[in-house]
Amino acid sequence: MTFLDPEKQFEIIKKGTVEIIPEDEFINKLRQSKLSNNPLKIKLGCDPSAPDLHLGHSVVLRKLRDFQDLGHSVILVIGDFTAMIGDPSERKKTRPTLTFKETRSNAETYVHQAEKVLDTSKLEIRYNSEWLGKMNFSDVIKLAGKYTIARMLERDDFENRYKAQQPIYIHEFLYPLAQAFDSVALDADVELGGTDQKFNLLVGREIQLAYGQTPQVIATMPLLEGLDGVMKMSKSLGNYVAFEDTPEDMFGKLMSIPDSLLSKYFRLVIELPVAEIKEIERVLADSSVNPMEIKKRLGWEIVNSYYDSARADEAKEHFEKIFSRKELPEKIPVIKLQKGKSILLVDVMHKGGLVNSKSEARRLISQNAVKIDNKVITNINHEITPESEVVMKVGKRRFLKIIPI
RNA sequence: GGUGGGAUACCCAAGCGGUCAACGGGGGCAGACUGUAAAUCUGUUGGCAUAUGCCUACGGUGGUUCAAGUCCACCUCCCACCA
Repeated sequence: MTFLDPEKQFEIIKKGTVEIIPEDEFINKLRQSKLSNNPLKIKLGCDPSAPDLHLGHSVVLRKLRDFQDLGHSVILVIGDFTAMIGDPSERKKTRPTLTFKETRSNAETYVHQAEKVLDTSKLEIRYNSEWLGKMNFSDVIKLAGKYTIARMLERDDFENRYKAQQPIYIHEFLYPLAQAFDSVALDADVELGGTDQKFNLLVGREIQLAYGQTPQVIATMPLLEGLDGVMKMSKSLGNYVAFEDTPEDMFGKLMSIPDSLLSKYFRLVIELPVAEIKEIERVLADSSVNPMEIKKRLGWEIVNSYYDSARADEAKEHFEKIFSRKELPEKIPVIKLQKGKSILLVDVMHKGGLVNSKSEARRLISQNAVKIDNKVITNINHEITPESEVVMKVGKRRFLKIIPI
């Protein structure tokens, strides 16, 4: 493998990052790597408890892909050890601790999904139980002796929780140290993460130094706001676009992002030449152009990159059909009812899975949200007598086809 | 270890014995307007429903009372200050 000029590599990596700390050390590492013809070890930690990857993850994964394309070794560290302990920070949700088996299968799912962005043939996967699981208590004490409480409390999460009078458990202080120790175990040259990881990544530097290693360089990527446009994209907030979403969902979800986020999405989640992004931003600034067209372009590009152009075309067509022309989708869930037998509408909605309770169904009816064959139903005691196929629509995107049998 | 404060629906939060399925805000959902954008306005946000009706819910368990989120006891957990 011959490496590109260090300066060229630096430029490629730097693009899209928020920070590279410290930049001069990074250039030095790149130079040495080229001189000795040894790839750098690039580390990314990931949590095996939530294997549903989404566009938020893709920002960091894409950067990892850049490293791969430049010939460096990318190591994915699956945090199976920490996951087995179970993060108590959201104890209300009684997060179940994962078994060994679960962490492996979650990791597989993770890698399988990451394949859409990374070159998995060149990916090294390590589990941190491999080294963390072997540490004994004196090893842990030694590790804990390398960092102070005051520095730990500098971390935003902790500071906020402390101020908000939320509990912080001692072992949560050990989390950053455990992650830092991963870097020691791997002798990582670079660690990547979102900006929310900055603290942890920096701890890695100090701990490596304390264990006699050359500190890693850290690179942080911007956090991608979710569909609501404000909060970070995350599974728990439900504002995400998953790699595994159907093309239709992907497209639809992307159409619902606020305009203000368009430019960021173009920059972070698809690979377009800089010039093209600039052009898009110029058009966006022009108030005479409807941003919807640009948003459709975004949706198309993303579906194209996770599926293919045919699926992207279909997704776009699907969207225009249902929401622009307000037609019916091709695939509608079906409920079969006995022909000629009357049944309360609320019962049908409930049985058909459109609502969680009949009360919710009544609420929706009284809010004019329910249509049968495009006619609004206003009576909560409305009865249906199935004679021929009809289509029920609840709100904008819930459909149910009633078939008499 | 001591003293004091606290635990309420998805989140924050009011509640001071009956009028509490619980004020208000956020979020969600729906309607109007739209570009399934944003902003705005309106409604709604425990379940069952032939019901001025019943059931479930205010950290847990008991108790006082005709009546308890509200009072008492004990328990569990959290926070602050002092050690």
